[in-house]
Amino acid sequence: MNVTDSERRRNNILEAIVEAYLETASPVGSELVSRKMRKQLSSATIRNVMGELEEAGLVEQPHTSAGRVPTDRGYRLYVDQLLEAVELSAEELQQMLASVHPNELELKQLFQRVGEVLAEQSHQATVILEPTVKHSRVKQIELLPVGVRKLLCVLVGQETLVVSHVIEVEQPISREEALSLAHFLTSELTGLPIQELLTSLEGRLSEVDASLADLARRSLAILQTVLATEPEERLLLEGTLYLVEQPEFRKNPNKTHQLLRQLELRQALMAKMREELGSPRTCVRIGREINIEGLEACSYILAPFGVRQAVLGGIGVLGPKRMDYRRTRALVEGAADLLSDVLTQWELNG
Amino acid sequence: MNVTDSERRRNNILEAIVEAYLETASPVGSELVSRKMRKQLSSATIRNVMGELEEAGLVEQPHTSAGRVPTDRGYRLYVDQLLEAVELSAEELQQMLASVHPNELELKQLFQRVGEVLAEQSHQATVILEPTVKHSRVKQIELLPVGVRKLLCVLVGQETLVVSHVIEVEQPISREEALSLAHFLTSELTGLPIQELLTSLEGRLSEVDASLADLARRSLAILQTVLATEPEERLLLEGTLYLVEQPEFRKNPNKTHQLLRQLELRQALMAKMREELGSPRTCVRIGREINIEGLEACSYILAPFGVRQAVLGGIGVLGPKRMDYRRTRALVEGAADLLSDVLTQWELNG
DNA sequence: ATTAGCACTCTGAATAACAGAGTGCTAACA
DNA sequence: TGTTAGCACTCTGTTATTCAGAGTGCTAAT
Repeated sequence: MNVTDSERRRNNILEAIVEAYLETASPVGSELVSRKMRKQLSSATIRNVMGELEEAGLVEQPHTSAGRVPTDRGYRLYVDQLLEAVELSAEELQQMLASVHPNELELKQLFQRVGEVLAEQSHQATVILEPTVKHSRVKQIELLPVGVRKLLCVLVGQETLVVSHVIEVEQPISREEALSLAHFLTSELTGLPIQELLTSLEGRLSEVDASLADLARRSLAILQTVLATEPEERLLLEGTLYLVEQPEFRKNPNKTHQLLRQLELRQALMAKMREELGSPRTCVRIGREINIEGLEACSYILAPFGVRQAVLGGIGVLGPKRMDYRRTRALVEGAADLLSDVLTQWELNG
Repeated sequence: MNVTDSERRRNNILEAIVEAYLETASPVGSELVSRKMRKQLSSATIRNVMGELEEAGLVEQPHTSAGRVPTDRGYRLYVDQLLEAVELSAEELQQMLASVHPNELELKQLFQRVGEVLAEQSHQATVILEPTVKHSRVKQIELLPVGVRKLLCVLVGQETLVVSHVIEVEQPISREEALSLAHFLTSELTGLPIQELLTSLEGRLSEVDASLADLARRSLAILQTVLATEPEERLLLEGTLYLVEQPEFRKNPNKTHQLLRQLELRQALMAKMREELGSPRTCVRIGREINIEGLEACSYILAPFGVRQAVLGGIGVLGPKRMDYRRTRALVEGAADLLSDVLTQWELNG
């Protein structure tokens, strides 16, 4: 038996172990694997190979004389090398599509609905990294007085993402004044990356006519407030309940609490995921790879969505390490495609 | 010993039982109560009275020969008759105030911050029923094109609550057209209750000049979409984690899941709470009184906030029945007052 | 009316016994 | 040399048993 053959066999057995474990959630023994492989090999042989797998750090035993459980590295190999891509079933696709009524939907509600459906289909938690206007470029800026000293500020990005905030200004401001400030801002800043607006505007302050100096100063103050009000990033979470109900958490309140704490804080998870979106591919992170305390027992699958080349946000599923990677990945990618389509449509209409 | 005396004694003992139970979370025995009352009465006497209390349905035993636990009716009597009002300590008030930076704050963020602080102070979950523009009257309506067929619709209520939504319209619309539609809507509808806008506008359609009929029709369509997009009501939730970590849930995953399910659905809780806000007083609901499956082990304290006479929303704490009602009530009312103040200020500036 | 004393009850923790599942090793086999 | 049957061994999770502790209700004394 040559090297490749023996390697292939090891992989088959690892695959069987992983898949059995995904189903049963309890350590899998040699007998079960043997049956799963239609007795091509006896349980004794399987045991030998399992020893090798353990040696290689791909599986482990919770204790002597228990079955094997895949390690993070085991899952990793399974995902990278043993998992062929599958398409979403027609029915699942249908379900997903049914969740969208694009014409009467606020973008945020769209995300929420798709998130809910994805959570329900996968029976796991959904995370959505919302597109934020801060990663976009200025297309339009509007200012509307909605009270003596209150100003509604609207910032439209190039993908027609819109945010609006009500802020308080020091001086009462008239409709006309507001209009001219907005005009000034729009004409000065169109096309610039929103994250760098403040520095851009400050740079221009010096070049500007003396007659406009006051205008510029006031605009700057307003913009500053708006950008401070708008959060850097937003993470939507749906279906945490599914996650908590998984057997790995049912019995272990401490684990559950740690998990919930992380989900409530969000910060760490958000940063991590934004980072992942740097690459425009679906990514899978398993257990410790996530490198967040409290999520050791979890994996996530995250896919970016956007318009044309630009990645605007990401949608993913957070579940127990013991998740159905094949199906979940298909679901996540389906959802991401759906969102990309809607956003593209949205932009065309904008 | 006359009737009043014996009644007073019973109440004292009930109070001692409740307070001991709040501290220890385990059934309280006669000996402990006797000690709590500085041995004014022996444990044997306490036992007799406890028998009466049980007879009266105010306390119960988890099993023969365990201590007593207050029933819902026991808590109710305790809250209604034995609980004097207390003020917030200076320090707590300070903490609360520190959570607010009113000048640079979006209203929603304000609620969130106050909610977080309240959750942290009380070590329980906070619920906030957000003010919704739907319960207000029209002050101003604005329409701004933010794309060929996209319209930003701004609805300002009398308390200067603002909502804005982006909707898609069938026909491309110019800035001037949008302006005139908005003008038309504002002039027609100012002062009307927003919830009844559609009927009002429909009523007026008939009275309007033929020359304006098209204007009116288009406005109506837009308004319809906006009102459909804006949700009836919103419930903010903070600090569920605190709640889940309480001893009554720690050991009981099923209870925990039921609880989390209710909190995820929100619907039932929201309806119930909106109902409570009919009366402009702080309200306390205990266990079964809430009448929502999954919240039997919880109580909530809810206080309305608003501007002048008008109740705009409510803030409350949801915790285990075994909560410190005295302190929690003070905290909740403190938070509600704080919000009322900020909103009043907000309105004055608007 | 109150209380000391006591027999009784129930829980929760600790311990032991045990079936079940799975392993690693050895020796036989193809 | 790779595979397999067989077996002794190990570890877990469950069930049964015991036992101390806490608390009660009742009775009789104060």
